[in-house]
Amino acid sequence: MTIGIAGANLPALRSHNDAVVLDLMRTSSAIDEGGFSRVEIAARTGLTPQAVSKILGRLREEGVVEEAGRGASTGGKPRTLMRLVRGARYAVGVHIDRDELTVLLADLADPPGMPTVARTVAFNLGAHPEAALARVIEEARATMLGVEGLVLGVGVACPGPLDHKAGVLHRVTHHAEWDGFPLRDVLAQRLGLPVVLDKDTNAAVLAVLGDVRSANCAYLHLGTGLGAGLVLDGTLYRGSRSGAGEFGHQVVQLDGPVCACGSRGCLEALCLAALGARDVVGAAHLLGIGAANLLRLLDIDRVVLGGRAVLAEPERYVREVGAVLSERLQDPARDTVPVTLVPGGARAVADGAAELVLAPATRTSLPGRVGSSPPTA
Amino acid sequence: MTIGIAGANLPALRSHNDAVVLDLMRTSSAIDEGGFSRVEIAARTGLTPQAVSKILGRLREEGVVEEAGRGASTGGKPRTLMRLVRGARYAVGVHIDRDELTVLLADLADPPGMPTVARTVAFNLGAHPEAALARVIEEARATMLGVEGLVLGVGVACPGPLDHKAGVLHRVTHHAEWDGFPLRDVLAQRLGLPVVLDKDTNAAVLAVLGDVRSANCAYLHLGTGLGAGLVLDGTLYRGSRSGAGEFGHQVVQLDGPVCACGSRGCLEALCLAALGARDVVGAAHLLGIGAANLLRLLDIDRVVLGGRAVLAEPERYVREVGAVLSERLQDPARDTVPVTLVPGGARAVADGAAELVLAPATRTSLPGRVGSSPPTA
DNA sequence: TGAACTTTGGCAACAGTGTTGCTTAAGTAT
DNA sequence: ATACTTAAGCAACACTGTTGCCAAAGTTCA
Repeated sequence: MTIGIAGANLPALRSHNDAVVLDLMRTSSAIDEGGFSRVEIAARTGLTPQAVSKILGRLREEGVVEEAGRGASTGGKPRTLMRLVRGARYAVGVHIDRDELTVLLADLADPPGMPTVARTVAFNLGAHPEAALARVIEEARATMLGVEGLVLGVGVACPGPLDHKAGVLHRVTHHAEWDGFPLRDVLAQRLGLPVVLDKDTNAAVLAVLGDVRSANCAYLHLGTGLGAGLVLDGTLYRGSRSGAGEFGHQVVQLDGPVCACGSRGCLEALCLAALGARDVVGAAHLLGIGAANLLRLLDIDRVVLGGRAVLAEPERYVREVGAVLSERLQDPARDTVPVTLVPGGARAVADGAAELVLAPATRTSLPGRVGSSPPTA
Repeated sequence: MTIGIAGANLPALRSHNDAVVLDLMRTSSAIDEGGFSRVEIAARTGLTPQAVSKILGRLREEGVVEEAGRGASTGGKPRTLMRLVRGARYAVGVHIDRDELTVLLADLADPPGMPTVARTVAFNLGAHPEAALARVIEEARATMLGVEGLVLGVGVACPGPLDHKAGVLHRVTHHAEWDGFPLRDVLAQRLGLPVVLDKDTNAAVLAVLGDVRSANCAYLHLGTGLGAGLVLDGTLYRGSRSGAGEFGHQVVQLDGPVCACGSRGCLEALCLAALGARDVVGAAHLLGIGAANLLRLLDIDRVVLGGRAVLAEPERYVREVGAVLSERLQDPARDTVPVTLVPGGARAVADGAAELVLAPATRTSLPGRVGSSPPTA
């Protein structure tokens, strides 16, 4: 049993460095057009050029990277450029929503959130688990058609609450059989692939993170509810019981109306009430106040908005939230925190679901902990 | 320039594993009374027993660990126990407050927060920097007397705001010369030792973390102001500009009184108003509501209270905050979040300041967790 | 009492990592 | 042409944790 911080060995060191190089190539833009040179990779990772050569040699043998011509000379021999091979490795992203199912295939060679074929079909999460499950598996299999052997895993994003570590759903719907349903392991077994399960807001913030690298970033989702996905110190933050991100149930009005959660004056309740009165500006203003609270507490450097309510009138929300933040957080030393829309709109969650698989593979994690592996790997 | 996640090499691997073992021995309690066996360390770190032998051999040569007898047999040869050597390495913890200066010497062999000689003297942070600085140096030198060569570094905790990365103070006091003062580098040069600078609340939460290992922990400080120190995923969270922890300026009453920060109805303003009216229960209740907001957002598993106001009536605060949390966060799946007092009381910040030095030394730092499976088919 | 078993932990050989020193390749500058 | 500069690979290397083996030091049981 490994408790606390784990020791590392040579294979771990190698995987880590491989992942560091892959991550750089996938999420950063190269200086030279068309690819990364060994010299550039070395400078940006702290690895020696020779080490980079060896790592790229390994990755080339695996078919993940390839040569991509030469760069301009900087006074001597021009650099040999390398790039990720398209079609070498994939991940499947699945967004299970209450009334929709979106499935897409993401190429490891593409930067996160790259346009791909995404298929959205009607869906009923309230249905019997077995029927819904069959639907998910059918769509996932169809998406993987022809590249089955190259798929690293399947990322699944659902409305919460759920348990990321155990891969189990909690009260997603009123259907009793869904409560405690081991969705991750069941899917892993039936698909024969590693599966990662997470909340939709967490997936969305990963999609954002791929778009713009930011160490501390919050995704605020205003739809049927109000939730958040948090990236802190460059990593998705889930909290002790996968429960982080309950942004909507912060009290902002001590004597406000009683909320279903038991508190009074929850931000979500006030926001939804404003929306019910078609007061978009009011809702956006409230969202801004909640965002200000969050920024004060966590010193975030980027806020991203999404969710059906936001996407219905995106400019208004961005403007109003930005206004509240710059009014309330004026600090000469502190740059204004940019407020943007979630890239890819409604598809962001499925993009991020694929990132649940790709980001650990190119960043860091423990062997076999990337999700639940199917029996006999 | 190393951007993003850094690559690692063999020396990094070694110091990581050394640190993993030191951290375990310093912060965990051993199964066998009196020390840690190689077998136990191996099991808890994931390292092989032979690797642990080599690591302990290195640490023994450096004089940091020593043999400590044998444990009971578990059916065969009894285990040889090892322990940290007292008096081998130290760190100095400095707590600079507005009217007090506390300095102590922490032994690497002691668990964090262990009673040590701590010296508290009157101090005036509002004075001229040079005079204050001389006072700090004088006290630090006196504390290190006789063990100078064994001190790993000096941790300095101040009231915020400040810049941890740059080691620079910001507006700690009205004295203009303090603003932007490079306290860390000046102290490092004059003392000839590495210096780490951080906010007092951050130091306090480190002291807590040493006492009880908790992955996600919040320290709430109610004194002249209201702030928080956050440990998230086992690491001190500072935010993008060392600004995280502004817990007091969350809006909890949209139409509340205007606060100096520009918002209305800040928790801090309401709390201090309650205290001004000698309404301790009211202040504690408000603190509880703020804590509930924080727990909802971050899914923390431990709340620790401190600060002069809390320490004046500790039981009341613990009881009232605990009551609010269990009332508002009742969730059958979620255990009750324990609310406790900061260990060591007023000395906690100085203890934590020493931890600013010791924790990185024993918890370094292969970037992120290591060992992912690279995308091999 | 003694033989068999179990567990610990060191030694030696090993596999595999990134590093270093040097050589070769392929440009630019003079 | 010639000299210089930069890139990238090869070979030897230093050092990591791993593996196989064995001695030491207990317990268990006939």
